[in-house]
Amino acid sequence: MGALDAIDLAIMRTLQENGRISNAELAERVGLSPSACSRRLDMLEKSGTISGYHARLSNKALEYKMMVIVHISLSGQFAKTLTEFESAVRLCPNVLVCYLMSGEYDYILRVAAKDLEDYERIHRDWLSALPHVVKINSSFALREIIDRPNVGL
Amino acid sequence: MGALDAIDLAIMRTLQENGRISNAELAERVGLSPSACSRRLDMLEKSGTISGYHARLSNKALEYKMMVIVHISLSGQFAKTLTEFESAVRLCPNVLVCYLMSGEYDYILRVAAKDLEDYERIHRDWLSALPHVVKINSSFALREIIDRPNVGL
DNA sequence: TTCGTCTTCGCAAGGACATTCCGCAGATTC
DNA sequence: GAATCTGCGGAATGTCCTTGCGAAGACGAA
Repeated sequence: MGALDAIDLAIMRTLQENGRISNAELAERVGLSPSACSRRLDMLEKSGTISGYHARLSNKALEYKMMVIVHISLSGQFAKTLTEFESAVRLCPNVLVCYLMSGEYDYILRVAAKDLEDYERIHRDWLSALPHVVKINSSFALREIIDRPNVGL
Repeated sequence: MGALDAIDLAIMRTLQENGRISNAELAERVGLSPSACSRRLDMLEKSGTISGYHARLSNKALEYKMMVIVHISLSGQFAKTLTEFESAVRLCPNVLVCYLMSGEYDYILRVAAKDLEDYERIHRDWLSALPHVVKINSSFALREIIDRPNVGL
């Protein structure tokens, strides 16, 4: 797989910002003919450098107005404990992000809820039911300052 | 703005998974003629229900392998203090997410870095330079379990 | 019921677009 | 210098997107 040159990066940057423009417009923006642009895009997709395209839905429109950051501690760091916890957390549709962390807590989660009542349900039915959990700490987001899908190139 | 019916949700779900399929294929998947589908999609975009489309770039290809969760405390919660901090943090391209939080810390950030050296640079040049900060706590993600853009519909 | 209105559908047309083939030009190798 | 390789632009063809138009169903008022 060849290295990415400046035009490849321009294509990636453009599609990261506006993932549904036509190939013709993309070609014009990066200074290439449509045919050449189409070939490069095809290469970027097939090589996995661009792994997909996703519509960003307004959480407001979906009525997910509440974002909760959840810190979780487990009863141990054994491989089996971690695996069982991770398999369970993957099933909860409201968990947008989950990372195994260094530091005070074992996992950090980002959970979307419609309102406080909805979060109470998620906490009761999903989070409390996760295996090996010994401590759950929920912090509520008061305001969103930034929410980017990728690093600004 | 009218309510979203089942077909609107199907359009949103489909484009969330595959944001660059043609309108013709989208129409077929949701069981509509291309023209009707195009009109509905236009409405969803103009109303802000679909707020954009983004290519998902392989972090491996971009070499952003490190994800850091940063907790930040400010010297006060005055409106001016918050505004100045937020204006500054918006300028840092490595900050993917920033929320004003309830609880122990004032802000929580998700920062992408290429490696530890890169994070050291970000910490020195950006995070430490943010105004009114009195405490920065960095936690490193050891492994990504979940990273969804939206709630699973 | 019957009429008018509103919404949203499908169909058709023409203009734009995506993709593929082909030839060319510059770089690299032998 | 010839062969090879790579990546470009132009042309062609089949497909797609968009807009205008008429029709069908839902709904309320006379």
